Amino acid sequence: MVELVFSETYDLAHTFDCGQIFRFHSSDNGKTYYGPLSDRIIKLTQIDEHTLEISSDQPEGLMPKIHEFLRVKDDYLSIQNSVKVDPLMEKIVQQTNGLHLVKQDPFECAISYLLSQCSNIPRITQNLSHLSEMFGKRIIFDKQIFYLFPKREDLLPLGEDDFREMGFGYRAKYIASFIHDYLQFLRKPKKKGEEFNNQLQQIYGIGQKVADCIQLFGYGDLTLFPVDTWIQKFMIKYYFSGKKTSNAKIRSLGRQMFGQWAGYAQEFIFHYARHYDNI
DNA sequence: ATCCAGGCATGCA
DNA sequence: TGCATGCCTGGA
Repeated sequence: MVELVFSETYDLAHTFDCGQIFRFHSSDNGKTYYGPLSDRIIKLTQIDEHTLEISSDQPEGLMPKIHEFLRVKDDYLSIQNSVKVDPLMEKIVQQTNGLHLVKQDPFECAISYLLSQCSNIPRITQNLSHLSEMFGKRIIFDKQIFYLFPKREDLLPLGEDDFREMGFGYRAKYIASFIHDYLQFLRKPKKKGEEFNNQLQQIYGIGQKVADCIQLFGYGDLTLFPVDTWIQKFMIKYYFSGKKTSNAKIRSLGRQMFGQWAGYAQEFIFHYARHYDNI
């Protein structure tokens, strides 16, 4: 059991219910969250505005993983200040205060966002839980049953038909292909920036939006500004005078407006647009 | 009963 | 470069 104290506000519920990550759940209305972190289950409890209590079924070597996962080294207060580029963004930063990004596992993140297209959060969560329950390692923690996310090797024998039976729909072919090609993808020299983004988009089923999400949430490139329908509606309403605009132009403006912290800005806006703005 | 989701691939101008 | 269409499936 360890306490982690932040100088800024850390809001567990905002962070884990904002839709960036799908397999963390609260059983007590947002005070405590359980979920998988690579090889273990972690429990996060909100003690006060600045403090989390953290435990795990496997406490050895936990804190370095937690620091990376919760992005503790990000200077949250200056990020907030930096994305307050106008009165609207000031309001949004205030409304979403305490919402942090997390650094996800790339493999799980890629599968999550491949599944996300033309779907919704409950269904994506259901698909991922189903996959984990069938092929992930089972862990008992706090007298509850949890499942880690399956490793690539565990999923390798499966084909498109298996994933269709799990309810993945037309995304089944993307998942099957991704799992099969994953090693080859990783073997390529790791690139950065737009080059890496283009490399992600070479993968069957990954276009601009999903590539941006994987690069942002799975690889921690905070300069990305993924444009989904919520961001699209918001940006057109407030920054393009209501005029129909291509996602490429919206993405480009978002990255220009928010620079190295565009990923944070995107998540603040996404949360605000879904919960507070009538668009 | 249609209709459409937190897109993508494909085909076409 | 931009636009149209089909894709699985479950919930409104």
